[in-house]
Amino acid sequence: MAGLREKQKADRERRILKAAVTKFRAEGYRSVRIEDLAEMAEVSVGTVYNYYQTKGDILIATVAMEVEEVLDAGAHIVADPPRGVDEALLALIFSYYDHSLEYLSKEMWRTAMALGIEAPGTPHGRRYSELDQRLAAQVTDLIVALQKRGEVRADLDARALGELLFNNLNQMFIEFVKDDDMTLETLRLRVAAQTRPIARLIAAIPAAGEAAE
Amino acid sequence: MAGLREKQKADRERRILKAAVTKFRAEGYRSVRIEDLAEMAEVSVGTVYNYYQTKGDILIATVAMEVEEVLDAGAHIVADPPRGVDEALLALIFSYYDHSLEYLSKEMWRTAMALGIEAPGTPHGRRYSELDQRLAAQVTDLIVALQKRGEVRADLDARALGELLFNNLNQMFIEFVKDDDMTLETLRLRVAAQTRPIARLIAAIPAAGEAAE
DNA sequence: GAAAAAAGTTGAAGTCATTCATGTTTGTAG
DNA sequence: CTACAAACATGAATGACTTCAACTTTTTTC
Repeated sequence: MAGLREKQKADRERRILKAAVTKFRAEGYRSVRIEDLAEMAEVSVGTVYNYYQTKGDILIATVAMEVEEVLDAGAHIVADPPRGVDEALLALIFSYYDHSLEYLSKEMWRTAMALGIEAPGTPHGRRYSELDQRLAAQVTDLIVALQKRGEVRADLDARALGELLFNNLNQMFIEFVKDDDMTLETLRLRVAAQTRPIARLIAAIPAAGEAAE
Repeated sequence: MAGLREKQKADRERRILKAAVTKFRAEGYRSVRIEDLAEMAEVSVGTVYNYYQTKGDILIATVAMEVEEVLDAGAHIVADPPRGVDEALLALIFSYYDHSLEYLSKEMWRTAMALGIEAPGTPHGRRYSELDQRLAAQVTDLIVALQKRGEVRADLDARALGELLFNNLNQMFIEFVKDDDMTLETLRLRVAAQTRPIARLIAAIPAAGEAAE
């Protein structure tokens, strides 16, 4: 059962993925050819296609590893969120953003997102969608945590709210990677402007002072 | 000035676009080759590339025509929105969704969206982003209209809210086109569940009855 | 341990978007 | 009307992803 074949197989997949991570980061996704990966991983071109369905699939696999790290960082914030609804939400959102460019370039994100939309059927494509769902779930978890603490109104549907806020932060991240000139700082400011009003509206104890006409 | 050359040029571009609309709708984007379009438009392959930079550019041009129609339909709703904040917002959102599959298949939407993300620099890619911004602006316009009517709290930042709601409806539309099995009805229900709570929160006169603990 | 079966690897061939050197058509000046 | 210049169309060539029929290696069977 613990055959030689299994070991070699796992070894080859690891070598291919490692080659992809290294080369994509160093040279950019587009300019790396499958042949380059095959050469570095010491396998043939055909073998690469035995492990990954398309070139994009390989990229998605590398991005997925990255998102797992982002989820880990987010879990810490959900476990013990800062005081204040807007503080807590923005802490989580900014933690996502701040990790995002650690290993991946904007070009890699663009390509991976495009592939996630265009080829949702491939195995790794499905894995990517799953990660998106887990990120959305994490936002929901944070809201639930804040409801338990009495900071967010208990009568609100945490899941619908979590999805809404995640969809917004995700779409804004797309805008960010689409524009090579946009800074992380600008992204943070814009998302804060969108998230803070909602944070105020869903807070259990509204601050006095502002009043509608 | 009103040369023969100009006329022939405009004619060729029209023929290429018409061929694209017809073939993409009938046979799917991926399976149509540039050579097929060239043949139908009675030009050479090279000529197609004199008018459009890439194959994706041609698709985006056809999608752009479609979105213009969606914007027109939306303008009518903004001009005279139904009573009630949630009614008005959902009327606009559903109008977008209901028009979306009239001429374009989910495959075409997926590809166009993917291209909008992956190649934001090309002329038609920019045009696509512009259309997105106009849709977001239309949601903002609706909120402003509701504020003028006194239905939405006047102290809220209409633009931030409009962007947030648009980003959500847009992301949900992406989910919709990613999943060939998802129906328009499911999309509507999910977006309604996300939008209604916000509609209630931003309404000028909160309904009595529900109270936080 | 040898032979047959199963699983996996290989790289050359196929496909299609894109480019570019060449040829053709249109407009203009003498 | 002729000759030149500019703009444009052409399709064979290029390059990269992807496929597949033939070949190896590993495992199982007798």
